[in-house]
Amino acid sequence: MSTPRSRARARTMDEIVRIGREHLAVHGAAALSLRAVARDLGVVSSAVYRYVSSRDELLTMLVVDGYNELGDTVETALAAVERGSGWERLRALSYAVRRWALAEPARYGLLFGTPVPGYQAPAEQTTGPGTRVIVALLDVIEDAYRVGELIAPDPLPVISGDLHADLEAMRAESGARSPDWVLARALTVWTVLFGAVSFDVFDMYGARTFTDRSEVFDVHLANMARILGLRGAAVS
Amino acid sequence: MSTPRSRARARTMDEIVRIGREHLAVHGAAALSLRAVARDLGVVSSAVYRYVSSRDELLTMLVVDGYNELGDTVETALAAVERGSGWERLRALSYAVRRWALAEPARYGLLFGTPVPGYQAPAEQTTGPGTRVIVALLDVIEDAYRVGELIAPDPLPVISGDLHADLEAMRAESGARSPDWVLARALTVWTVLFGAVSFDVFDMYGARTFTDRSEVFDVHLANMARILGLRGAAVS
DNA sequence: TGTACATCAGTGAACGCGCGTTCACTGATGTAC
DNA sequence: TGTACATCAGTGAACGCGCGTTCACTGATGTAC
Repeated sequence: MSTPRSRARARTMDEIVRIGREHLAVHGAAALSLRAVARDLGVVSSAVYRYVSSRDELLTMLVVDGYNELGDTVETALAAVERGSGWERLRALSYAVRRWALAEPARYGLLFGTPVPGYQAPAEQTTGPGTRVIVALLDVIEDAYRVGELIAPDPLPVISGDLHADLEAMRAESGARSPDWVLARALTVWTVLFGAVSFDVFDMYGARTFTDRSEVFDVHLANMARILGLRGAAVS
Repeated sequence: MSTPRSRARARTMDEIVRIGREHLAVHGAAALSLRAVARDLGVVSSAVYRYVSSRDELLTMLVVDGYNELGDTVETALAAVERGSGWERLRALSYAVRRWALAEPARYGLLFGTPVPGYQAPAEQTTGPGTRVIVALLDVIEDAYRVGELIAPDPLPVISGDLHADLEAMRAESGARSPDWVLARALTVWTVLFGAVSFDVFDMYGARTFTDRSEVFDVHLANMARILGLRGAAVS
């Protein structure tokens, strides 16, 4: 039931997350402080404890918030190329991740950078939202495999014991159906995607090595397609 | 000239770096504090200022120290397979990076993770040591190209304006000689290497998704070879 | 519809903590004559 | 070789800062009869 009080509470909750996001963006995750959030909220520091039970809980909220925003962004981008080729969908997904990360470097860092010292994200709350991108990526790759866009290696590589079992478990959990060689390639594509975005966001190329970093990203994209053996992609 | 005093000074300097390394490993870069280092050194906090002019200077020393240790590790590993094939050398280099990173996760994070808030590494001191790994990697790939181990794409991909100029500049600085398509592939290989290591060190696969992560790394390695078009590598 | 009580948001003071950095100082080590 | 002075390592107190969290409280809002 919605009373004025409960509506005010919901609004304040949102405010806290919004302010938290801003502080993250400006000062980084390690410097996120409840006192600073309280200041910006225009309230005494202890009042925040009516809404959030500790600094770690706020961090968790921000982690979930970040994963979900990234997940939404990626899913929206994919919806816009729903009937596109595997290459087009891979491209749309990858650029969506990159765009979000460059627009929100600190939040990207919270999700995919060095762990925040002394903070461990609680798996129950973050696992779901945290896997949305990889689930979407797997989906794109599986579809490409299903419609015959992936050129199989000859001979088929043998994936041995432990890893084979792990991939089997992944299939059981995610509903994936493609053979080991496809999933193995997907693993590396996933790594290239987040590796490339991290290089860009964390400025790991020297500051002035590349004039136009989206050209570099295009190179990575073309190479992702080569890893997959994806037909109809740019040459590289 | 070496007096007892100057020798004591050098020893204390080393101690400070050693203690700094330890604190980095245990508490992370953001939590590195001169007071804590002083405590472990068995000295009052202000005394550290005889050796180090600020917290940032200590961070810089640790960054340089880290790059150099990683560089040494990689070069030693490469020296052991000096006459090996491109594949063997790529493998040796990659595993050397991974081994060091897993043994020194916090130092790896300092070098390749989220930037430390409020700290900017001074380019003059860190650029040299910071490029040793990529220089070594380029060296391996260039040699492979030179001896004909790389299968060229057909048709050769066109690398346009800005990026072509950037690669030209890279060649001028590093003495590299291979064509654009080789350097473009090297870029992605570099990304896979550090992406894969970061995934592993920062625990970005779910905690229990993979039983044996070195098998996952082998998959990435095989795919690096596929990106390069490297003959004589494992199939993937 | 009005009253009595319960719930809850926000206050303000306090706790104990650790941090970076400065400063005037003591006493030991090094150097020039 | 011995003395006088300069250099330097380390001390201890202090500065001002921000942090997370607790607690007893006031006063407004919500609810049950």
